[in-house]
Amino acid sequence: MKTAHTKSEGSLFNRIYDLVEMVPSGRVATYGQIAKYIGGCSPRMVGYAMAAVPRDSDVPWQRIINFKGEISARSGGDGEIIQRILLEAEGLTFDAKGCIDLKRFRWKGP
DNA sequence: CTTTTGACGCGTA
DNA sequence: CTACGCGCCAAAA
Repeated sequence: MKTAHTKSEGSLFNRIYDLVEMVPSGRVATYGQIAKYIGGCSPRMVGYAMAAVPRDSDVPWQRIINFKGEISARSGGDGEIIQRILLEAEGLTFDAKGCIDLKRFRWKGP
């Protein structure tokens, strides 16, 4: 039986994705924060999960940044730029270094 | 089955 | 302010 809304659960990744989807627009969360809310997983899992986000997922991976309030550079490509643009489009502000004020934009949690 | 690789967090100097 | 190291766990080949 499948309950029509049960789309997640099964793997840690799904759990992370589900939590990330809870992040409201205009707000950002840190890897450690997500890991902490899930409880029992390390920040690396969150980063690894984000890197594995399939394109057909609704997961706003862009809202996940590191504890410095900066966008993390990932392997490969230019997505780093994309992320900044998306965040600015949501109303976030970057300083001269490209840092976000976590004091203002940090997601308070679920 | 084993091994490798990760979008990291945070204390301390 | 910068720099370094350790810890943490899972998924994929």
